[in-house]
Amino acid sequence: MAVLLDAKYIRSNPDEVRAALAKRKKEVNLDKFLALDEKRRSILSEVEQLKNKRNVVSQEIARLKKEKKDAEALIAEMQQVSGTIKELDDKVREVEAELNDILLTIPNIPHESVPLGESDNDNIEVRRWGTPREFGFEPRPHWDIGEDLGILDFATAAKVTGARFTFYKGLGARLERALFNFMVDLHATEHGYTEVFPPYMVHRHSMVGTGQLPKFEEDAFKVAGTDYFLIPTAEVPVTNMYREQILDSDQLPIYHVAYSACFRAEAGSAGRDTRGLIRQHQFNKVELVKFTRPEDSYEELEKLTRDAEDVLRLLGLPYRVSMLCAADLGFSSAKTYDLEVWMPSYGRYVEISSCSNFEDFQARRADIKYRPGPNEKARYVHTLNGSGVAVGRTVAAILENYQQEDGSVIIPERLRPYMGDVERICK
RNA sequence: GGAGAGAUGUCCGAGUGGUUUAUGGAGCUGGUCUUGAAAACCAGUGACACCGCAAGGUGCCGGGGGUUCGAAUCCCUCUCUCUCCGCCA
Repeated sequence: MAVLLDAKYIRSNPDEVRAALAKRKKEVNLDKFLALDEKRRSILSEVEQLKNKRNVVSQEIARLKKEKKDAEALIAEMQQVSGTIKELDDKVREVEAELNDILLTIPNIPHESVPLGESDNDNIEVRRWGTPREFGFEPRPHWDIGEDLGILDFATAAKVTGARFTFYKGLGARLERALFNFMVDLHATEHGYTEVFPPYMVHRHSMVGTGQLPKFEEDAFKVAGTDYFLIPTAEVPVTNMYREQILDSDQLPIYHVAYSACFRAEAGSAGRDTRGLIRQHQFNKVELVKFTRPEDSYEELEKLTRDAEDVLRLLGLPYRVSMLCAADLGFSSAKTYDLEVWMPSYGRYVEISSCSNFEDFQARRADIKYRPGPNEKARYVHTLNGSGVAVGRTVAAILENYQQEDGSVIIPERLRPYMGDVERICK
């Protein structure tokens, strides 16, 4: 593979890149990069001259041989040249590998509309929908509600597997299944997304393509004895569907919706959200993925975010949308809106979806292009994705927001057709 | 898991060591014809990446390595696809 990322851009706009990365509060050794880049080009031009010579003289040798003339002197000389070429080629390879290592650790450049900031405290609330309900009693956390109703069983999952796993039982399992069916149907039939059902394991290249590797290997589950990783999100297989492809302009935009289980090691999250459904090693998610022309991608991000919000609106769950500041932005993203649902037991909004425009960052790494018009040069597409939405957290939000004083939970109306018309989960 | 066959540019498909600087189609662009379109015919174009201000140069025939003065072509290796056998939800 070894697709060189946009070395040219960094070379010609080093200050701009430096400034953009500073926004993220990330250290990147650009000077080393620029020096290596310089070195690469100088060796390259040297070796290319030698190769030119080799090509020319080889023709000459062929001609001499045809005429039955002596070519021994030229052949001897070319043996030397070939040796040198081999050495220089090795050196170029070495330098390129180093360059690539650096490039793969450089995060995306934040979009100009993204605010500066130091932490998630500096994210900007864009809008809110719905009003958190007034409870006439002390609202309980979803894990208590779920366990009391016999629909969530954390203890048994801990016995069978370990911490951060859950058994859903009875109407709990039904609720989970109803939710992802509802979400996929909504996006596929009302928002124009084509449904896909992806593999749950991908190889290393795909993880590099969407930016999970090489920087975040400890966050992923690796399948022993293989080079496969359990997907942390359907974004990985779905975005990589079009890797190393040149799409026709009229294929764009491409919209996909995918339900999948997601697997995350949650390294570094020890002690955070240890109870309940909020942070699990395995959870279900419905993911929206778009491939668009560069000039359309920001408009498409707004639409994608609205599509995700629709899920929460139709379920009657109060939420807010916030724009992440540069310091809180994910590695691959140029701009991200988080959807946060109201969680009564937390007394605050909790992330339930993250909608991002990656611009051409993933497209470069995965080599996804399109041809703007006949005989035009292929360009990188822009990729976007967002959760539409995280299913486990939606279950948590429904249990908490729709809980009743007697411990039962009312099912949102829109969901009832998927629940066999069950209106309420009782003991 | 075993045996065999394959992988060539946007697509289809030739090419088994030296004028292949990769045949030929399709496609695309322009034209002729037509009220317009299609079809047909004529001409043009001919993938992609890198270096270079440019002229130009280099690389690339699934990935990686090797042999050779010279590799799409020979050798090794990996991946994937197809056919048959075995196993299997």
